[in-house]
Amino acid sequence: MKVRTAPARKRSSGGLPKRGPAPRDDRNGARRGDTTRLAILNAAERCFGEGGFDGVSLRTITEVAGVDLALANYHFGSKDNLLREVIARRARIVHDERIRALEEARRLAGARSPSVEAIVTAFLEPLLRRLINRDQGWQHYASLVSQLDISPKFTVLTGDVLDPTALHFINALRLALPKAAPRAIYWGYMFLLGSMVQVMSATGRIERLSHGVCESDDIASALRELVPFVSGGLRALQTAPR
Amino acid sequence: MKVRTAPARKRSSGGLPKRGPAPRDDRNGARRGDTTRLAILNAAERCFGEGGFDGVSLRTITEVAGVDLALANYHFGSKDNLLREVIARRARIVHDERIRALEEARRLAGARSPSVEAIVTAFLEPLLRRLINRDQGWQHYASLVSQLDISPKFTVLTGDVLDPTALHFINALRLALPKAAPRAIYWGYMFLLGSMVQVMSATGRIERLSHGVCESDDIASALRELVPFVSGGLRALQTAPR
DNA sequence: TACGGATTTCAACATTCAATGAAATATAAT
DNA sequence: ATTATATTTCATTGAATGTTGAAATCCGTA
Repeated sequence: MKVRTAPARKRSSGGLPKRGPAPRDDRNGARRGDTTRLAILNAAERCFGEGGFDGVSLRTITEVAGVDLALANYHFGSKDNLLREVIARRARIVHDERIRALEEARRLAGARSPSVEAIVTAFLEPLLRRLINRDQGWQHYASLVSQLDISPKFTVLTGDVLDPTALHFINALRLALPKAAPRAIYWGYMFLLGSMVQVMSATGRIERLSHGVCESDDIASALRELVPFVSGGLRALQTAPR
Repeated sequence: MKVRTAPARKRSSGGLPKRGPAPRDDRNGARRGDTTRLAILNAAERCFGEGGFDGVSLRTITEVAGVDLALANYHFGSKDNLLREVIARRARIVHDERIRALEEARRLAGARSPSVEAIVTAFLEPLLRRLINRDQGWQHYASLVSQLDISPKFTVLTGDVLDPTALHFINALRLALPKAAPRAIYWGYMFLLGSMVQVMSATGRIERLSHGVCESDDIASALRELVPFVSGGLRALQTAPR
């Protein structure tokens, strides 16, 4: 009589015998539990984005997803891992598209360096375009990433996601701003990140401040201000500090 | 025989009969529980700053403070209220000092408007100066405020704290940048906030990105880049968008 | 149709959580 | 010293947390 408890799942590495779906061999075969997986992923994205990682329980998430509580651990192993997969799903897409946009900007610029505006736009557009289109999944993702980006606890996680992209754009900015010190470029990139995060984490504060002149979810309008702001700010770094 | 359970504490408003220290009538009389209160306040500040509000329990906080668990609720009523008091304690100081710095900038400028740099500096310095001095309490406070600023859950709380200050500086910026549209000013202020938050939430990412060229806790260096960046960005808003 | 693995369900586990009640102690005023 | 109040301690509440067995169900395949 077999024990039947551990279907030989091989987790990411060093796997202790745990349960969970078998590893995915071919990349297009849809499986039975995939709709469940997706439902949990989407619910987690929404809940994490609204309440933060620690502010939301797996019970709430699976309830929103309309599935049994135990399925979260079956499909994702742990709450931490669920967060990782929520992030990874969209981070890949943004990263690829940013790199492609940067290459396209380089192509258009020919032999010279792309303008600061072009570089900044290549960085901002891939994500913000989704928010302009009011894609709810992306909105929750943006809110979540913003929160993780600020929390010291999650530096490792967000670093793995954001840092590879960062280096490409920092190099591009270095070429576009030859007179700026390296230190200035690094901090400038952080400021770019911070300004973007402020746009993405639609907390509704700007409505109160502006008495309705601006709206948190009018990302298109925000982007029209954000690109010149960041570009002008980066250019100012060339001359200002001794 | 009296019941002795409710020492007639009047809570902030509509008070149900709860326990807790009596209201403070005169403003200089130190009381017995004040050292406990302070210990909890400081421990909460540190823990919230490192782990986030939902990521830290009252147990951890009181343990760090070296006091009994029940004292947290005795002195602060609830975890939410503890957070509010942690914020309020330092927020008042920063607000007052920012307003004073702005008035000083106005005085120095005479009849004309202060420069954008002066306004931005008046906003940034009061808080960042404490971080430059490596004041640990302020460091934790800054990290905490940064996280709350991004979380949709805490918009009301951070709004009450930050918005009054904001309006003063938005008005000042409007005068300093007469050609900028109001919409641009409001967004510009948000970008200023975002860039500052990125400096305050020392997640250590910039070390990794720059391979040690920049350091998260070298706030003085960051400030030297931040002021020209934000000022240049704000100025760019005057001309750029149609 | 029967087998076997993948998925789902159900019921718990052991902790941990914020909050409170009531008794004990400390402190100041009388 | 006595009384009243402020503070601290201790024990416990009921609910919520992430995680895990073990059985039940589903479904493609032999």
